[in-house]
Parts: sequence; structure tokens; C-alpha cells
Amino acid sequence: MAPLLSSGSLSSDYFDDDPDFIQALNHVVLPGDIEASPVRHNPIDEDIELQPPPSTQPGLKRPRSLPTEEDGSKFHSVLASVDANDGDSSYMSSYTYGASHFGDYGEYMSRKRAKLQLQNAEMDVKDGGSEARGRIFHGLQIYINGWTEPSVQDLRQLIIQHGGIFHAYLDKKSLVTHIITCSLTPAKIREFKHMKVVKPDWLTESVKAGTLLPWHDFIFRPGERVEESQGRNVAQKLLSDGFISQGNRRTEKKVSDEQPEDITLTIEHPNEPVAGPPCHSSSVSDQVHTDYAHPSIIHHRPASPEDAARIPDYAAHTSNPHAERAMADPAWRAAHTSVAPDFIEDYYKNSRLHHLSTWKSELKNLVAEAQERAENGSASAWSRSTEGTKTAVEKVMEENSGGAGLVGGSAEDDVSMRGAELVKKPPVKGKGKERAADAEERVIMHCDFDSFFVSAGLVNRPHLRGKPVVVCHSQGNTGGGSSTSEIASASYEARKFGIKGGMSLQQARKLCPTVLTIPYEFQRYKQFSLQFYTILMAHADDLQAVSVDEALIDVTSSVARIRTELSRSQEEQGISPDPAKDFAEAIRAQVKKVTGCEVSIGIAQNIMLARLASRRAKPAGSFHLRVADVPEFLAPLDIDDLHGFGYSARQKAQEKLGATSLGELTKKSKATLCEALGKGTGELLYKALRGIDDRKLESDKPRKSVSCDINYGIRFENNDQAESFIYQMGEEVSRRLCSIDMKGRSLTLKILKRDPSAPVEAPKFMGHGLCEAFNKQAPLIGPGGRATSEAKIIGEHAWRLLKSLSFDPKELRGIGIQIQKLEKGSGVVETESGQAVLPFKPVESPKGPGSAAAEPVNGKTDDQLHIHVQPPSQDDDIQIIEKPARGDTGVVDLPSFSQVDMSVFAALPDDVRKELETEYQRRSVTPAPGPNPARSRSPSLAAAERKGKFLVKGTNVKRITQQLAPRNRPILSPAKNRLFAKREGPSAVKVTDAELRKYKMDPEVFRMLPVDMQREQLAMARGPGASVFAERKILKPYTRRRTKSSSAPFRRPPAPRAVYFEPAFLKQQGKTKGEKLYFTETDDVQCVIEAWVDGFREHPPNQKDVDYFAKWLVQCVDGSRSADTGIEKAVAVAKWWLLLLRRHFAIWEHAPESDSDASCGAVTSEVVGRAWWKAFREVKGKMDVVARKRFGGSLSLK
DNA sequence: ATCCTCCCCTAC
DNA sequence: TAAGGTAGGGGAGGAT
Repeated sequence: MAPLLSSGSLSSDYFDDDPDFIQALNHVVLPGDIEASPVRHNPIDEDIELQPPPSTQPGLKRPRSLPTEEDGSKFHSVLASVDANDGDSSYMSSYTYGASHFGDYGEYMSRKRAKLQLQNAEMDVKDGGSEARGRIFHGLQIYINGWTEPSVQDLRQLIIQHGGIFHAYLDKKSLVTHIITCSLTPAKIREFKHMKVVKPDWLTESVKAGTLLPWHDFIFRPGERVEESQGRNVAQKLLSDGFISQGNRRTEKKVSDEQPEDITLTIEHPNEPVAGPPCHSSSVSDQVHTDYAHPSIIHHRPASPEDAARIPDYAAHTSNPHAERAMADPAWRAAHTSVAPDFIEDYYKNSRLHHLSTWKSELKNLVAEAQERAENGSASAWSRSTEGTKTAVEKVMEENSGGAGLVGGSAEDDVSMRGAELVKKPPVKGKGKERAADAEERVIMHCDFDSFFVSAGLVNRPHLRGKPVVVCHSQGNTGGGSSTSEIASASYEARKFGIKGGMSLQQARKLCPTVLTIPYEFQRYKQFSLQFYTILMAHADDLQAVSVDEALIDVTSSVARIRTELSRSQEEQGISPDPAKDFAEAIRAQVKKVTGCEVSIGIAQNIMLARLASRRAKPAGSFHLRVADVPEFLAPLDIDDLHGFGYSARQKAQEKLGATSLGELTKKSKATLCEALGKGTGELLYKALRGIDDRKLESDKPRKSVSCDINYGIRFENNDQAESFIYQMGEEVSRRLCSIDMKGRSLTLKILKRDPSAPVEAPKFMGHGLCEAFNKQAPLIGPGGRATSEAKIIGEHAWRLLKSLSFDPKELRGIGIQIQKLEKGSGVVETESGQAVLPFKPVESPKGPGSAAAEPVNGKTDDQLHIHVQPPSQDDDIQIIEKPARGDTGVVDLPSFSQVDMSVFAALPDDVRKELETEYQRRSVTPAPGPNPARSRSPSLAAAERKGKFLVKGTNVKRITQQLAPRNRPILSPAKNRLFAKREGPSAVKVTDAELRKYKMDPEVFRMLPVDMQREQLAMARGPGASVFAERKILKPYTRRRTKSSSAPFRRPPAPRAVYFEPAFLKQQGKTKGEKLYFTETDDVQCVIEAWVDGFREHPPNQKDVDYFAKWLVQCVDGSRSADTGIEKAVAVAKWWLLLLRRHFAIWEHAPESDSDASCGAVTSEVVGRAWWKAFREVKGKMDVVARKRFGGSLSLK
């Protein structure tokens, strides 16, 4: 029964690993089955590859028996079998990712338990028996959770010495009388809610006292946690990722996996009764149940490093000697670990999992595009498929095949599917939709390559066909004997030896010394995949991309058509008609012809059943699961045969429902299922058990997150390397965001850190090994508090989060950055500095900030930066010129964008916000200079605006604009606050069209501008000294100049370009050295501050500037020297400063002030950011002192 | 109730 | 040498 033993797993599950399933299939004889697939009774099939990493890899799906410490003989036999299989103690012999090896973990756990018990006994004996000490802990059964003081080892000794029982594992909760801990994660708190959780003192004090003290006096309370390893919000799940998912998933190894066997079809699995739910077939099964009775150990991470460490030596302790040797060479490290300059690119280029993910998303896009095209009726080329003329399918196929055609670039390198094009079959004419929805059943096909990578590789290696072949990185033939390279795909011949995806080459070689390896050929996979999809698209009403080698198609209408065309002739020939199967075979033939590879196709009325059917179809076949056969087909299957149900669901089913076979589970009520698995999952299962699956094919779902993870080869020696790497990852994430024109508002940093118990070098070469995992999420704050895709900002956020964890960089093993809360990028320009620019901002000078910032290095940055904020020798250096206030006209309009309270703005619903952005953009930016700008504007809209209101998708904009206006006027009389007044003065500036035209301004455009802009424009046009000029006083956070012009250091930010003239002049102040600076206007101050902050983006501010600035602000607040509007001005200016700082250094605003010297004096953006915020707080503090004196409260800038 | 956040789980 | 990525579903439990 080699098929049972060595059949590979499916690409999606390990379905074909399951003898039950195979047997079930073989016992179900379905109509129309026989002639279709000659190999029907040889269940060796399925493809394999694409095994996920262990961190997410479910364990062996079907523990049949679990040896336990109570069963001595079993224990030994298990040892023997393990040893037989894993002849040496090297890592791969017992530590593999493959599904077939999860069985090892069950044995491991058993061995561990047994070993610990032995140790307990030994300790007992060594110490002369517990009686000698008095058995004060007699009757206690104690579990120690997490890190403790004293150590777990010491406590264990204490317990044992005094007659207690120490439980290394919590899988027998009912036995454990007390839990000892010094800290609990929230999850543990919940888990232990009803248990006696006590501090270690209880034990030590009791021993001291010589008697058992009342445990109540030592109850552990979460608040008083002894250990606080991370920041308050650290979600530390402390998973030892690979370890937990493997080591804690104790599952039994199937005997059949132990060694290769010859193929026989008749042998039944020793532990596998042919029929009946396996888990109830023996006491062994019950033992399994018992042993798995407490999911906590499986589903909850250890609560501390020691908790994981406590689970002692295992394969994971074995350091990889090759890695150690390599790592000892600095040059090698520099070239091959995460510190290598092009590590990320190089890594991704070779990562199969990365390619899988990328391809999937690209395929989804291609499908969505094709469908959109089809719906738009642009599928005209389709119908003309006359002879001699290539059909659209053929053409696209050619284009998609290989380096030629649409896919440009060097064929060898281009692994991306971008640029390819799929052509959708035209929509079914007439009542297609109706029919599908109606009585007629859907026909869904699940199409899946057999052993995709290997099959593709064998296409041009015909001489290797029929041989055991695997795809992996290692060149294999030489050093393969000790290679930890993972096998991505194995040929059926290789599977006969027990070789499976996810296994190391080393392990495979043990199973089959002659196994042949072939390299990855990503470009080819891409090509085949596109051809595959092209064919499917040609036949499908609808298509859902599942993977590079797998797709779901709805072929209802095609099958209906074939049925009418063929059924009669087939009936005449005495063939039972199955148009669906015929169609599937036709598709298979076409794919075979084009790619040379076999695909298998499962046919059923819904997605779930089609997936099951395709398992039955493999290899190289098709299988139609008919409605009438569904119950019989499903009954013998196991819950984890269902797509979406894996190890965890199976455990829950076993524990809470006592059954995992579908037949058994079908007897359970829906409520029961929901209780065990959760509401959604329970209902899904309930329906699945009855062959019902309402899910539609999904072909156009919007992206919800973008991420970038690297958990391989991460080896740093210092923080600088880690920081640099984080920023590089930020760039990668940014690239990905930009490539789909998205921005995000939330960032999650995912860290893997070496578990203290793990060797420095993981068993797997350059792998992450046993790790603790940490996630930290934070809002991603772009300029103005908005969503962003900027690499630098992402990098800063990520780095800040990582720093906050205070990990030793040497211990890092994995890093991930995930961006969520995505929004459409909406065309925001990115400057080369990475700084986002709001749409209405004038186009940036091509000169990046680097060039400006490169100039000043130390010391005299003032002059070099042309920021000349002179320290005042006298107070009267500062002169404030008040402007008369204006009356309120009551006109409602959008506030100038710069006036917008960004926190309100950011909080608006997306659509409204976007609408407003668009509006601001429209007002501020017009197309390139030309005779008639803004021609496209709707007159009615313009009119509405002139009236001061308009609607955004039915939203009352007036109300919103009121909210948008800054909210913090109330400090002083709101009426007097000119800085943030919504609109003061006339609704329009008095000026004739003639004059406007004289300035080359379009009167129509001019009139549409907000009044303040009108004034500004007019002022600029009229020139300096013009009366309107000085009236503008607007904070303009987003229309700023980025690059300093060396000749015009105080260049006013270019005006919004609603009119077409170059600013005739530039207001310049204080640029001459020694010239006194007069702050005649708030906006002058604002200009200065902006230039100041801008010029020092890369440097901390000079203290004297800070002092001077503080002095000026304090003076304003004080009011003794200026009118009470001084405070408004001060607030406005401070607020402006705040906005600027947030724009540049948002993420450091609330950064803890402490560990800033971590960078050893290097001027990093962090140092700069922190310095600026420190200055800000300092100044604000000074203002508040005065404000308190005068008003009895501090100033609010919010 | 209903949302949101923090995960885990699953798939390829 | 080897390249253990990534996105989405959903549950638990807290905030609102």
C-alpha cells in the first residue's frame, strides 16, 4: 500500500496523506467514475509542494495513537521507532517541517514526559527520598508557569523534595492543584481564572516554615507582576513559533511514514481501521483524547522564555555546525546574512513562498482586470475564432508564454506576472445569471496542477521522468547529505519513498539516497501558470485565483451548453453522459498540450465539494462528485479534510465533540458545533457536513493589508544593522504599497527573537529556529496625520517599535512589517525624499532635502542654512505689529486647508475626507499654465461655492467645515482670534477684472478662490507694499517649500497656483546678517519657524534659537508687552510649530525621553526628532508658566 | 449589540 | 550552504 504510505499530500492539504480518506475514496464507487480515470484505484497522486513554514504548519492531521508516559512499553517502542527513523541526532533527523514529521513531536513529548518523570524520581532518590524532608507538599500537584524567581528548576526540586508532584505540562489541568507563577499574560490570566495561582513564595516560605502555609496568603495577582519584560502594550505571545507549532503539537507518527515501503495496495494501515471513526476505535484513541484534552498548551504560548525553555532539549537545541562555521567568518556574515547590502532583494528572488504570495496576488489582479474588461464589453476579439486566425486565447497565451510578448525584460529574470493579460470569456448571453442562480446547480471545478514545480521541471528533462525527483535549492548531488534545504515539491516516484514537501533534503536522502534534485525555475512556473489561467479564463463564467497552480472556476453555462450538444450522441452510444467531466477532461487536455503538465480537476456543485473532488481526481484525472453521492462521500472523511479546517479545528472537535470524522460530526447539532468551534466556523461546518457551501467565487476583493516579512537569515551584530535593515524593509513595504497605489494608517511590527533555550545557530541553516514572537501595532502617521506609503515614515515607525522592545539585536531572528487600514493613494505625489506632498502643493523642486541638509554639518549651521534667528540683545528687538480685526461676514466656506484641524480632518469618514481633499486640491492646483485654466469646472459647482456651501455626497459640508476649523479657540475670546477665524472680511476682495487680467489672472478662477487666497494672490501681483499683502495670515502647513534656495533663503512658500504668474517678488526678511528681525506678521513668524524647522530637519535645533523663540512666545503670552491678541498669536505660532514637528517627526512626539543616547551620538532622524520635541516641550513649558500666571491654566494647542 | 484590536489559524 | 512569505477569515474579549 505504498500509495498510502508514500502518497504525497495535496497542494492544499495533506489530504492524500490520509489513509482514511484514500480508503474512503476507494470505497466510494461513483457513477461515471470508471472509465474516466484508470488510476482511480491508485491513490498515489496529489501534488505536494508549497509547504508552509512550521510556524503555520499544522501538525499531522490524524493522530491515531499517542504514546504516553503511562504506557511504558509504548514509550519504548516509540523510542525505537524514532531512532530507527532518525538514525542520527542531527537536526533534520528529528526537526523537520514536513507534515510527515509532526508525528515526531508527539513522540518527543512522550519521551519528554517520561524523561521528566524519571528525573523527578531520580531527584527524589538522590535526595534520600522526600520523607526525609517531611512531605509538606504531599498531595500537591504543581505546575509552574513562565519565568519565576527562584527558577523553575529550583522550584521543581523543592516541590519534589517535599513530596509534591511537579507537572512540567499543563495538559492535565484537572490534576494540577496549584499553579506557580510570577507573571501572567492576559491569555493566561483568563486561562487560569478558575485555578489556584500562587506566587513562588508560597513554596519557599512553606519550606522555611517547615509546614504548608495557606496558599491564599500567596495568591498571585496580575497587578503585582514580578516580571515586566516589555512595554505596557506589548502583545507578547512568546511563541516559540516553529517549536510550538511542532513541538507542542503532539501527534503521532504514522507507522507508514517511518520508512519507505514497497507499493502494495492491499495493506491496511495497522492503526487504521478501514471503516468507522478512527478516534473511537480503540483505547489508544481515547488516550489521544486524554492527552490532548487541554488545548491551552497547544493554543497558548508559553508565558515566558523559561516556559518555553522548560520544554527542554529537543532537536531545536542542536546548533547547525555548518552555520556556526560560516558565521564565524565575518566576511561570510557580511555577504550572506541580513546585513548584506542586497539581502532583501536576493532573498526574495529565491523564496518560493514569497513567489507564491506574489503570484497569487498578481493573478487575482489579472483576473479582476480581465473580468472588468469583459464586463465592459471589450471582448470583441473573442468571437472570431475562425480557422487560420488565432483566437484571443491563443494570442494571449503566446504573449504570456515566456519572455516574449507582453512580458518584457529578460526572460530569465522576470518572474512577475505584471504586464500579462488574461482574456475573459464573454459573459453568457441571455439568462445566464438567472440560470446560475436558479434551479440549475452550479458547476464548480477545482483545477490543480499535479506536483507543479516538479512537473514543470520535468517538461524539459524527460530523462528524469519516472524517477524520484524533488525541487529544492540545494544543488544536492554533493553536499545533499547534510543539506537543510527544504523540498518544495516531490515527484510521485519520490513520494513512494516517503519524501514529501517541507522535508529537508537531508531527510529525503535518508529515505531515498538516489533522489534527484532539480532547481527552482520560477520563470517557468509563472509562464505555465499564465497559460493555465488563460485556458481557464477561456472556459469559465467566473474564476477565483487560488494559487499559481490552482484555481476555481464556475463553468455552469459551458457545461449546460455541452450537455445539450452532446448528451444525445453519448446516450446513443450507451455512455452515461457527464458533460461536466467531459469538459474537465477537455480542459485537462488543453493544459497538458500547452504546458506539458498534468492538472487534475474536481467537479462539484460548490467550492468545498469541488476541492474534495479534486483530491479524488489526482493524479492526472478528473472526478465529478455528484449531489446524490455527497453524503456517502463525506461521511468517512475527517474534519481537517475540509478546506479551512486544520489541526486546530480538529483538536477542538476531538476535545469538545469527541469526534473528528464527518460522519460523526453530522450527528451533532449546529449549536454544539458552534460551541466547540465558534459561531461562524460552527455554522460553516454544519453546512459543509451536509454538502452545502454557499460561498461564491471571489475574484475582486480589495486588498486589506500589505506586509513584508523576513524570518530567514536574520543575524545582526548591533543596533545599527538592525535599524538599517528595518529601514530597508520599510522601503520594501513602501514599494509594495506604491505599486498598488495604496497608503496605510496602521503598522504592525512582527518580531521573532531567539528563544533563550534555542541555540544561537538554529538547526536549520540560517533559519530562525525556536523563537519567541512579538507583535506591536501602532498608528502609522503620515504627514498631517494622514495615511502614508512613505518608506522613511514606515521605517521610522517600525524602528521605533522595535527599539521600544529593547531587544538585543543579536537575538533577532525575524522581522515583519505589516501595513493595515489601507486607503487609495489618490495620486499624491511622492517627492524623492519620500515625503508625501498633498495634491495641491506646488510641484517640488527636484532638489531633495539631502542636498540642502548636507551643507550644514556642525556649528554654524545658522548662517549656512540662512536661518538667521538672532538672539535678541534687547527685548525690543521684537516688535509686534498688530493688525486691526475685521468684522465677521458670516460667510461660510471651507477653511483654508492650512487652517484645518488635522485631527478632525483625519477622523472624517473616508469618502467625505477624500471629497474635501479633492476640493482643496481643485482650489489650489490647476493644470499647467495655459490660456484657460480650470475650464473644466462646473459652473454650478462654482456658483454653489461662491454661495459658500456645497454638498459632498449628501453630506453637509458646512457642518464639517466648521468641525474642521481648529477647535481650540476658547483660550481667549474667540471673536478676536484672527488667526483661525473662519473667514473674516469681505467674501471677495475688491478688484476689477481688468486689474486681474493685467496680472494675467483669470478673473473667474480668482473669484472662486477663498478670500484669503484672493488676497494673497492679489498682494503678490501688486507687489510689496501693497495694502492687501500684509493681510494674509494663514498657517500653511502643507504648502511649504522643501528645498531651500540658496539665493532666497526666506522665500515665501509659493502661492497656490490658481493663477498663472510667477510670484513677482519674494518677501525677504532677516536674511542679511545682523539685520534685525521684525515679526510684523504672524505669518512672518510662521515663515521663519518653517524655515527653521525645515532647515534643521536633519539636525537638532540650536539651543539659542530655541531660547530666543521661547522668549518671544513667552512675551506674547505674557501680554505685558503686547495686546491680549498676543496670546492668540503665540498659540497660533506654537501650534504651527507643533504641526511642523508632527509633519517631520510625528513618531517621536510621544517617544519616551529616556534612551536617546542609544545611537552613540550619531545624528539619526530619531535623535533629531527627539531633540525637536524636547525643544518644543521646553518652550511650551515656558509658555505655560506664564499662561498659568496670567490665566490660571496652561495653553491648549489642540 | 457592535465595533475594534490582537492575535491564531489556514492556505498555497 | 539557503532563501521558514503573506493575505485573509475569524474568535476572544475589551471598548463603546
